[in-house]
Amino acid sequence: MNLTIAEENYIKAIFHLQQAEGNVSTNQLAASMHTKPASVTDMLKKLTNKSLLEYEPYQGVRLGKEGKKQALSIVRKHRLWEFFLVDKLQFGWDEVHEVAEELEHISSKKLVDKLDAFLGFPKFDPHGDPIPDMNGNMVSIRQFNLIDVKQKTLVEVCSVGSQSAELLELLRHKNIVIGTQLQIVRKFDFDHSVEINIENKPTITISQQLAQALFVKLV
Amino acid sequence: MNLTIAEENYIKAIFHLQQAEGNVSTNQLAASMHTKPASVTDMLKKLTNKSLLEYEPYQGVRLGKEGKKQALSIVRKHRLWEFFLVDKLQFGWDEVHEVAEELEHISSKKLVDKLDAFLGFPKFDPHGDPIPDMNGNMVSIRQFNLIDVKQKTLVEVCSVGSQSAELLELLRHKNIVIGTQLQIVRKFDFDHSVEINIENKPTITISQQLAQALFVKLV
DNA sequence: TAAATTATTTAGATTTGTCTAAAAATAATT
DNA sequence: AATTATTTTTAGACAAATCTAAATAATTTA
Repeated sequence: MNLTIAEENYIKAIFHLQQAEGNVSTNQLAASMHTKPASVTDMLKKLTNKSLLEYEPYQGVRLGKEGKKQALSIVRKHRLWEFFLVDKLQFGWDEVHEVAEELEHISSKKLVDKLDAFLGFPKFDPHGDPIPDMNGNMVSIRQFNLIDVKQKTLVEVCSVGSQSAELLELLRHKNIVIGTQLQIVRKFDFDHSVEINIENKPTITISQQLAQALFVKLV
Repeated sequence: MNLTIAEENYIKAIFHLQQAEGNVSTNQLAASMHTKPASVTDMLKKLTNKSLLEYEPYQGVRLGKEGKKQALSIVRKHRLWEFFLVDKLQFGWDEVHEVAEELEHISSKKLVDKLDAFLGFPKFDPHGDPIPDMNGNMVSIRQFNLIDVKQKTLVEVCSVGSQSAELLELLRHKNIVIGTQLQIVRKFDFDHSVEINIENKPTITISQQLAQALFVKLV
């Protein structure tokens, strides 16, 4: 099933809107794509013919099985590239979205899977959204980058950004494991480093890079 | 100047055909793009209006100043991505072209320059073609990967694939510098390792990866 | 429930990049 | 130089993705 870039963008938009609500309306979709409802209707017909969607005129639309598969593949690519940009090319996590919007349309599956391996099979992108694996499976709960958590909030480490040896070495040294509970003591604007307090241990400081690699949930 | 993917592909094709001959003919271009002469004429008019080309009907075409700049930017992206695929993602050098054809159209300049730095500012792609730098400058002579040289040929090392610390360390250990002359003694099919003979020193073996990082010219 | 409002679809036009078929310009050949 | 062959351009058509304006369906409200 080969999709054009426009088709992929529709599939992706439907996927995201569907998370929040059930069926997705023509107007919602038009707003989210910055296009007109009439254009949406045309495209919905086209994608329905390709059996990617379940669509009844006037009743909104939802992804079919094949559509869901395609959507997960696009989301996987988007989030893996975002991870690459932040982790390897030193982009800020807030400046990667646009570039990833382009990269997500590169078609080679071999490329994506090799990129995944190169990055250490990360489970979350730099915004804390889960990355689908090769089979489209991903964690469903929303987690947060430690760097985004407010002062004093008590959180628990759920997972780490990647499995790279360098990261694991640093975590061992700081005594941080999955399940560790900690509180943000203070955040420094200059280098975005963060002071944290782990259970009954002395306060320590961790760098921006490390804080971005830690995914936590509220306790 | 924002170009569509189709426009970029024409600019790139003209650039490559221009290297071999002077003015590029409509038919040549049609053949190289797997399209029809009529389509080429249409596009040439369009690109001429954007002042990328110098084009007289029936007289063939050549790139103008702005066209050349665009072409170098595309070639730079293509070759940097090829280098990335081979050096970081472990693709074979013979399977990267198609993927790079897609990646070369990603527009972010920041991405390209950061990728360049991440790769160690490589001067040649995995096929031995020179990579233009940020300003469009590149070596003009065609060099060869050592791995492609026939047995017994005497060659001289012109440059190395990248400036990574790991590569430089290995080169120091093997006593290979720019200007070193050597002969291929033997090539092994199993792991594509190569036995080489440097001037009056004992024969040594180098790995496929190292041989691919060495660019040489005939002596 | 009938009218008014909102949402959605249809109809017809536009742009981009392509095509085929025919005309025009250039080049080659006798 | 005149004819033939080749190359290139023009003219008109088509598919994809979009648009505007008008028509129709669904929903809300009085």
